[in-house]
Amino acid sequence: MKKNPIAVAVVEDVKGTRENLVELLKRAAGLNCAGAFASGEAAVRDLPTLAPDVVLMDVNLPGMSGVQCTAQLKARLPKTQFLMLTAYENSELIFESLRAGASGYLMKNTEPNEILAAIEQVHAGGSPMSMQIARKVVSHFQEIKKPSLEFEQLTPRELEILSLLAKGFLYKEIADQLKISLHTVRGHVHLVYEKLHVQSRSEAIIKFLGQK
Amino acid sequence: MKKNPIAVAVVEDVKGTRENLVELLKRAAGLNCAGAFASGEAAVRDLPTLAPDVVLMDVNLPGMSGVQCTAQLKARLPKTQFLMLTAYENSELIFESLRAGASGYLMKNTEPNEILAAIEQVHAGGSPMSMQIARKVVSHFQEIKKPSLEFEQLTPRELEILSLLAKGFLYKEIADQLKISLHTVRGHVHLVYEKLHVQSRSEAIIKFLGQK
DNA sequence: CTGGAAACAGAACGAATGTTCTGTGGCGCG
DNA sequence: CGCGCCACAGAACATTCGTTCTGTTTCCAG
Repeated sequence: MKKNPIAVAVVEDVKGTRENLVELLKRAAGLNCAGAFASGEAAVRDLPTLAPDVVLMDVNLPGMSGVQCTAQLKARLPKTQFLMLTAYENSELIFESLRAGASGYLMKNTEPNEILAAIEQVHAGGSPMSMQIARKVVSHFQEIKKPSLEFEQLTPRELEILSLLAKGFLYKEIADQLKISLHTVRGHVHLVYEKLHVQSRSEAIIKFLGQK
Repeated sequence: MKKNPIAVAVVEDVKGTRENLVELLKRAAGLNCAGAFASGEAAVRDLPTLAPDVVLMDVNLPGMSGVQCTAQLKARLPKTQFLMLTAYENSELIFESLRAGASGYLMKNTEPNEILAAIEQVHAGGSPMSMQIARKVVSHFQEIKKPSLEFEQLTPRELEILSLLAKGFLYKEIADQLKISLHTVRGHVHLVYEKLHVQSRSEAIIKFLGQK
């Protein structure tokens, strides 16, 4: 695929694990171990000069977390791909890592061969994830809408007004746009509040934006 | 892995493609082709009685789209896993499919072997995705925060108050929680509005929730 | 045709919000 | 030290919201 070997760096605090990874990288064809770091702080300081193609980053580092470390490094090395390694499948950490700029996420019990395959994949523009991780990521999209029961109670007009509220318009502006009176807007809004079981515009907007 | 064969159904309008898939399933060990449908309408009508373990669903169906079809079927068959197949990598369709309840997403040019592997994986609780698809899904998390420039202007206290506003609290409630006076809350909120360039609580909440 | 839902409208009132002032005290920095 | 930033506080005032009433009209289903 790639004529030049892929330069890979490792950030992992546990000595044994780190050395195993380095060994794995050295043995592999097409890869080149550019460096290894025992802490996020050390990586932030010295990794940028290496400018590796791929970084294997432990999520749970003492001191600066792997997530913070990734965020800082990604800002300076936008072309470098970050592949997170973790022992636990904590959803929050997964999403924070991805937000921080990681492109892949593997469990630490992944087979060595698969780790190598994942490095190639992430370098080729993919996003390798362990099975459980991928499912969590995908599920994130589905969770976004369960209690739409309350919204189904709303009439089309009420929904229309709610969506205008959720764009930040004042009652007066809504009345003008829909060519109805301020009183009518108030009436609709009041019914919306009842149906959504809220008692302020803020809560209604939050509910509306949350499930949509 | 699995003693019972995995029951798989296919929804695909193009005859040739559909027959190829069925052939592939029939040849495979550990799988069982439960049925094939040429349209979303037919699948919605007759697929539930089969209650397959996995459904291969074409995204681009004429008439009822694969996304709509998935949404309806998933509601009735929550334990069935849906694996989308598509010729094009359209981001919107990917996200809509996942929201509709799909658990995997493959390009149609995927190798037959990999399609079989994906079926097993989705049945085992994973979320197989083609490389390009996975990257799009992951990128979705990163796009969510660009214009946080305005938020960086906020002091910690202002951010704290904004986040309480975004939970729907009244000024009075915020004042009580933070043990400060109503006047102070007003003061902070006013500064927040200036820094975010908004002039109402609604707009501030919308901005805050939008980029976060 | 009778009843109910939905959209519309007006009034009146208190509560919450947004604006514009002024002023205090603490804290870091040149 | 003086300056600016932050957090805090009070006051006065206009605006916007939210609630509770009472109505009209239309349209649809029983």
